[in-house]
Amino acid sequence: MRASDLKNARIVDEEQGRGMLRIGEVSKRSGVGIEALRFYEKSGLLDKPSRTFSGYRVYGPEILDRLAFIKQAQALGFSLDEIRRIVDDARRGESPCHEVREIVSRRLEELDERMRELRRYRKELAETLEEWNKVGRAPGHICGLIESSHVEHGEKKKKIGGPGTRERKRG
Amino acid sequence: MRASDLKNARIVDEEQGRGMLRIGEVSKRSGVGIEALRFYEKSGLLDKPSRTFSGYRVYGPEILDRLAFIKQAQALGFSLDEIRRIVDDARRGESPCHEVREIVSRRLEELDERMRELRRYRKELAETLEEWNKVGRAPGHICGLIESSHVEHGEKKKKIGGPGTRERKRG
DNA sequence: CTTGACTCTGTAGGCGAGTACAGAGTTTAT
DNA sequence: ATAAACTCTGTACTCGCCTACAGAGTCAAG
Repeated sequence: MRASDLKNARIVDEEQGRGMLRIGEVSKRSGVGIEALRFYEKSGLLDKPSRTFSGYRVYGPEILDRLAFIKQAQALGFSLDEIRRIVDDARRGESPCHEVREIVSRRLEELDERMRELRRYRKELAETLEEWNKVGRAPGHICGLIESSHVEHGEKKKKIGGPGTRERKRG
Repeated sequence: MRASDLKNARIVDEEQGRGMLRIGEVSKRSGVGIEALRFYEKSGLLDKPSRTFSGYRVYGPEILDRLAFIKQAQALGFSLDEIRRIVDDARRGESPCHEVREIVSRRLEELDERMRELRRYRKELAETLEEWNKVGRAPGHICGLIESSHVEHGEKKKKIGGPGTRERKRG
């Protein structure tokens, strides 16, 4: 983007004015990568910021609150898509909390199911390991340890989000 | 692949002989999709099967055991890559159980950590929801429900596999 | 002989949440 | 004046585990 291309964008060039930040600074202060910031903007999670005459993004300090909100919601297990819906509601003046409540209660149920699964799984794994320690090696032709386990396979499982499900490089 | 291309592949055409199966039949009996079977083969998880003169894959009945093994291992939380390493060991005549044991104990530790996280998370989520039910709506400018939560954000988290982490279409 | 079911190869797509360039223009410091 | 650091756009790539498709060849039944 060149200065001459800017026709309808709100143009601001008062970086020195009232705590206006460029993208690198926002990234440093928020801990969200530059590319991620642009990605968030593209996916409608962040408002389009104003620009300098030369096309650089310029953010007001409130962006940091918004990003903190996003990270908080992520930490609570919301997907970016869900967060976008919430933010959209808020932009339209509707309280998003109805939506939030639904998502949260749904996630609670999923979470309980997931934890039940994990407990079963952990038990199975530990028992199998212990059994194998006692018996020596079981007579299976690849690995008795696995072959003798009784975990059911072949069920349809649902993916359930939550903290720790994602991998984050920055933070 | 055409019949004329077959030079070094073991060629067998006795489908009627001793329970030889073509890929569709294997898929039906094992519950593993055809495309997945070819994918497994390409990634070295399955031996290259013999072929008919016209190039069709022909499997012996032991493929079903192998696939059951793979599904079992998946259900125990092993990645295809880990399973491949195990199967490779077995092919080289080494007992893979050492490797398996290592993977399993590592996964147990990860699992415990993951469950601790989930418990914290669940507690936080439930408390936040309940609090919000009592208070009505908190005075946050997007959603007090999220803003008032105390889940820490911005930590690096590790992805930990396990049953339910994957999504499977066929069973 | 033709229809339909099956199989082959190779390539592309899809999820989620970004990351990593390339190639150009801009700002800041020396 | 020039180099370093920053930013822009757009596109492609990552990871794991497949799924989908195109276009061609094969096989069994009617």
